[in-house]
Parts: sequence; structure tokens; C-alpha cells
Amino acid sequence: MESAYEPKKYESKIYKLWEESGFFNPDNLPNQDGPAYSIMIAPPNITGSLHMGHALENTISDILIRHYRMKGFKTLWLPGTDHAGIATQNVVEKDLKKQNLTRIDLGKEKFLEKIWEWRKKYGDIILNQLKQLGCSLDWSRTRFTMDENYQAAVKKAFEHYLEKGMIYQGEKVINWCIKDQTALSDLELEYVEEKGKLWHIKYPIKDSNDFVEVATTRPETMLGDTAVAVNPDDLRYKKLIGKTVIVPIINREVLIIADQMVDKDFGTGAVKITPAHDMADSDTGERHNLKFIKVINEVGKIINVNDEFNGKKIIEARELVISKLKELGLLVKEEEITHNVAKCYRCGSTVEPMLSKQWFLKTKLLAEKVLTAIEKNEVVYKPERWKKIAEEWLKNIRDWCVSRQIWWGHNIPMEGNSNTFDTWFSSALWPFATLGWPKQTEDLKKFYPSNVITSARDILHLWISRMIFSGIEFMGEVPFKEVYIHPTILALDGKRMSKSLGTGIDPLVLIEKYGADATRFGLILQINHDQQAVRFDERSLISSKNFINKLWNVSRFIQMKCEENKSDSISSLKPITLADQWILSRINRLTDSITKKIEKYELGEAAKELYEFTWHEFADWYLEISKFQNENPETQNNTVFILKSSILNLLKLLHPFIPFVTEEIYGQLTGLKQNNDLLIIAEWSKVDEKLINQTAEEEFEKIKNLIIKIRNWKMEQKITFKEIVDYNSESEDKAILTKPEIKDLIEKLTKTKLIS
RNA sequence: GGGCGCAUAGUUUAAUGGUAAAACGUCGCAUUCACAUUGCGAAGACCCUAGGUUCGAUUCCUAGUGCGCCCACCA
Repeated sequence: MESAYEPKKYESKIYKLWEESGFFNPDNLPNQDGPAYSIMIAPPNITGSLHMGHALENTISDILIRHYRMKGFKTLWLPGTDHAGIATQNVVEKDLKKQNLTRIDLGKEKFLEKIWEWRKKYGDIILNQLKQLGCSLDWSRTRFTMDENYQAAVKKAFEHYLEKGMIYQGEKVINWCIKDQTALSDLELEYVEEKGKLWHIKYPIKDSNDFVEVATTRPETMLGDTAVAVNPDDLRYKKLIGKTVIVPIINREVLIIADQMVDKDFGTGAVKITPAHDMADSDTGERHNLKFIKVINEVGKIINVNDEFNGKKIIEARELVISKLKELGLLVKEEEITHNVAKCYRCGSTVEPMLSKQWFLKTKLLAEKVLTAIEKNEVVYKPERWKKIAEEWLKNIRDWCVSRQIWWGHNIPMEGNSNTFDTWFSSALWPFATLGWPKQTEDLKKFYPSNVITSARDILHLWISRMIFSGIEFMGEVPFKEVYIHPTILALDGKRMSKSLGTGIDPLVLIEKYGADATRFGLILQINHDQQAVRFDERSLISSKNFINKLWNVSRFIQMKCEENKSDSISSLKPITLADQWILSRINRLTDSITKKIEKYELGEAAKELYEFTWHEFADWYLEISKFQNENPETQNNTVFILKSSILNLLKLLHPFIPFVTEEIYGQLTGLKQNNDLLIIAEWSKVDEKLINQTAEEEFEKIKNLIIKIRNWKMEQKITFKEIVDYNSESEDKAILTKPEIKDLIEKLTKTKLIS
């Protein structure tokens, strides 16, 4: 063993060893009778490359999987990727643009061919990156959301909903992305704060010289106005309710209606209603039976108005409306305003609400079933606060627009292939479609429901809630028992890590710099199971790298001692020193604590404890003491035995966190291997209650403190240890070290680093 | 507008109803020892502000401020 651990020398070799062993696959595990433990990966998009969120999330899952595997469970961690409709279509379109081509030029069939080619070439990059991180995923079960079987699952789900009358086609106001040419669901919007203008416009009241003043940020939509609404309790407008006003420019006569949705205090307190181009107005329109007049089309141009407006782009129409209003003297004022504008979560362009014929899934009953399951604790959220947030959304759920007008995706069966499903419609089936559903497979029986889903909070509704209702609907059972929402990784300044802002950190660069183990450990060290966000600090990875090197050298030392003393046939541990009792007690306590922490998702806490123990208890104290215990024939055998068993135990406890280096050490420590097997399937340590010894811990603590006092004293007085001893023996009455045993102990300690 | 989280050393984070711990950084000291990716030591914190509960608050409560995030039909 070299004196410094070099991750690059070992990591790929060890990963290969694991893959060849077959132990990532539950069917090859030695204990076939063990209970199942399964996790379905949150499938990364095929367009993606590994980011810090992935690195953290998958490290967490890998820790859990490795822990339970060692505990004898039949563990399955299933990998896969998501076809990611809009995202992928965008990427390939961009690629085509380099050759000055659009998807329209190619036509649907050719374009889809291109996407499949693209996916073949780049789609698995991210999975290979997970291998570099050390993830013990069962590659033999890798799934893709567009696989043949998965297509069957989506089809089956649609037919099921159709039969039950839960899915319907309807013309409703939906969010339309003009750039991507598709409908989007409510969850696929991002609200961005923007500076805009609020225009105050006078609408003349019919047969009078009076006006009603309305305010709008989108004046072009007045071309589709079919009412003006006021709050029924608004005294200013009470007498106007029921009167007719004339929408300027187009001179349409519309009614003034009363509706609670109007906020008296915003703008002028009177709202123009455009049912075909606003979500809220569409609801109002339905309540009051208003006409829906569509004036903006799918490509963002004006329709159904007149020759002057038809065919104009939204922004041109807006300018024209404003200038005409000015001419008419009906524009009261332009006000600067900051407001939230809905953007497409994929391309960032402004979303236009518009009337459109789409497929909708009725979600109310589905959501109610999820709420019941949550109430019955069939699915448990960790940390608990996410439960409330999930419930809030489920209680206020709206029907889900599941059709998309993009080409890349699952075809909607009834449609003669023109529309596709929302990517999330297929992702919602992930926990069982990956196991073979709708076929009743062995895997489905064994591994459904999974134990936990590990995820970022931003897809709590988009994905997790929808998986739960799909699971209940199709499998009759929640798809996972626990939802663990891990913290979000922020940049050091507390801002979001994002590629576009250039604040992202590439985990692969970190792996290159510090090794996969240090990257994993450094990440986990920074999190707290309860926390919402973490400011990523690279210094933690430096500490971790040093820690791993420390572990490496501790092992090297023990290996040396084992070679010096080959008698490992100790039948009893007597006589046993205080230090021996202490370390045995401590390591058993540690085993208990780490096991509990992992199972409660307290991984950061566990990592900190392992770091502290390995370095500052085992290495700093026991290893130093072992040096003189090793010189005494009476204590030598025990010491070597305890060193061996302790490091073995520590390697097991550390393995889920830093799998590569622990596996390598395990392999190198001659005589430590059990049945010549790999650490990945070594049996997780059991706590030996008999060895937990409170008294020994307290006694040892006293000696530690004494030694620390001596160190301090020595530093302050700037004298050597020899001078302390000499001073002591010269004058017994002035002695600092009165007890001869302590003097003796400290003399021994000079041979170590405890006092030097 | 509603909700959630956070606020502690220069920095990133712990813990705690009895004035606080670690890592990195800083400053000393050590060096043929498994490890300089090391060991030992030191300096460094009015624990965000204001009230309240309490014998006592950094910790519990309330309000405020700042930062981060989520939800919402502010047109």
C-alpha cells in the first residue's frame, strides 16, 4: 500500500469488480430469502448531464441501497432515463439549426428518427456519469420511458382512464407556448417577475357620456373582451351592474357583470374579461355564460378581428391598440408596474393562455385517494413539512391537461397520431411500468411498492403526487412507503446553481479533483436531514479527501501490525486494558448510532459521526495507545485483534458513504476478508451490547482529559516531557504527577504522538 | 396576498433553557514514528433586532428585518 490514496488508480477498477460480481442485481445476491428493498431512480432526462442535485440525490440513494444490501435485503435500485418530450425536442431542434434545418423541413417521421439517433448517441451519458459516482444500480434492468413495454403501459393507462370516463377531450383555456407550439400544464410554468405597464382604458357606457375605466397589462386582449366585471360589493360601481359598455376599436357591446373574483383595490376595480385568453377570465366566462372569442392563434397572431388586425403579431397588435386608443382619447394613463409573467419552464418564452381543444384527466377523485393514503400514513413524507405542502396542492388540484402538440413522446391512441402525452403522464407510471406493468411480472410482485423515493422538492407535485395517484389507481397501492425530499444545493452565496447564470458546479470536475468517495462524502457531510437548502462549500470535499487518506493510512498501519503479529486465534479478550474496553464500547455504540441514523435518513449526521470517530477517537487515541500495548506481550494479541476487528467494522459502516476506498482497503487487508467476498455484500455489523461499557468510557475520558492538561501545561511552560518527569522525580512534594501509574502511563505515551 | 425554511467565529455549519462546538482559514510549536492530505496548541462569536415567558433565553413565544423557496385567477 502506498502512503497516499489515489482514487484514480482504484475507482474504475473497483466499479468493474462490482459489476462483474453481479451484486447490483438482486437475483445474484447470496441471501435470496432476504426481504425486498427497492428504490426507483428519479429518471434523469436523456438531454441531461450530471449536476450537483443528481450527485446528492443519487449518493443518498446509493447509501441506502448499500446499507440495506449489507443488511441482507434483496436490494434493487433501478436505473433509467426519461424521454423528456419538450426538452429533448428542443435540443435536437437546436442541433438541426446548425445545418439550417427545422423539424418542419424534415417532417415528423424523419425528425423522430433524428431524435432516436440522438438518444442512442447521447442518451446514456448521464447514466455513465452515475457509474463514476459509484452508484450501485442494477444495469440489467435499465429502463427508458419510450421503451416498447413502457409504450404499452402508457396506452393501457389511457384506455383505463377512458373506460372509467376519467379522461376527456374538451375546449378549454390552456397555457400555450408559442415557441414550442404546444399546450403546457399549470405546473410547467415558471413565474418571472418583470417590469411592465398597466394601461388604464376608458370603455364608454352605452347611451351615456360616462365611462368605465379598466386596467390591463395586455391591451391587445381587449379584442376578445366579452364583458367587464366589477366586485358586487364595490359601491363605486354598484349602479353600473347590468349596463352595457362598448369595447373601443371593435365597438363590441358587452355587459357589466358582478363577480367576486374582482379585487376592489387593484387597478381601477373594474376588469375587462377575455374568456378565451385568460385562465381566470375563462372561469368567470363560464360562470356568466359569456362568449369565448379567440383572437390570438397558436402562432401568436391576431385572428377573428378585422383586416387591420388579423395576421399581426401580438406585440404589433398591442402597439396598434394603444395608438388607436390614444387617437380616440380613451387611454387614461400608462403606469409602470412589476408583475409576475408566466413563462414556459423549458424555453422561457412567455406563455399565452388560449382556448384550445385538448385532453384532460379528471384529477379530483385521484387526489382524494392520495389524501386518504397520506392520512393513513401509507405514504410518509420526510421531512414532515412536505406533507402539508403536498396536501395543499392535492386539495386544490385542477384537471390535468395531458396532451401536447410536440412530436417526441407517447402518441395519444385516439388521435390518429397527431398529439402526444405530457412527459409527466408517462413518468407518473414509473414505479410500476419499470417493473413490467401492465404485465404481471415477478419483479412487480417482489419490488412493488418500493421503499422510498428520493427526490428534489421541485417535482413534488409534478412527479411525486402524480406517481402516488397513478400507483393507487393502477396497482391499488401507493408506489413507495416514504418520500424523502433532500435539500437543494445552492451556490456558496446562497443563490441557485444554474447553468445559465454560470453558478453551477460540475460534479464530474469534483470527482476528477477529489475522487468519487470524497465528492460523495463531502456532499453528504454538508447536509442535514431536516434542512431545505445547503450552500455548497468545496472545502468540505478537501476535508473529505484528507479524511479518506487518513483512513487509508490507518489501514496501512493496521496491516503492518497484522503482519508483525499473525496470531489471530484469540479465544478470549482477557486481560483487557482500559483503552481496549473503551474502544470496543465506543465502536459498538457507533454501530448502533450509524445504523439508526441511516435508516432515519440522517445521513449528514451519520457522516459527521463517522468522520469524528474514525479520526479523532480511533486514530488519534486508540491507534496511538496501541503502539505501546503492542510492545507488551501481555496485551499485544488483544490489541492486534481489536485493531483488526475495529477497522473491519469501520470499513463496513463507512462503505455506503465511501464505497471505493473501503472496498479497496478491504481487499488489501490480508486476513480480513471473509469468505473471499467483496465488502459490498459483507454482513452489516451487529451491535454487541455486552461490550458497551459506560464506566470504561468515563474512566478513559478522565485519562484523555489529563493528557490534554499535560499537553497544555507543556505548551504554556515551553518545556519538554523529559523535564516534566525529571522535575517530578526530584521533588516528590512538588510533583505534578502524584500517582505512579499515571507517571508510568505518560512515560509510555511518549512513545506515541499523544505526548511528544 | 398566503405559506415554508433559514439567520451562531473571517467562511460553511453543529449543539444547547445555565454565555457556545467543528471544519477550512489565521498564528505559534513539533518532524527520521501509518499519515505534512500529519500531530499538538493558540487567537477568533454582544449566538440578526425589539419585546414577552423564566430565577436565568443563543435556545421557547410574539413582532420586525434580511436571505432563500413554494403556492395564488393582482387584471
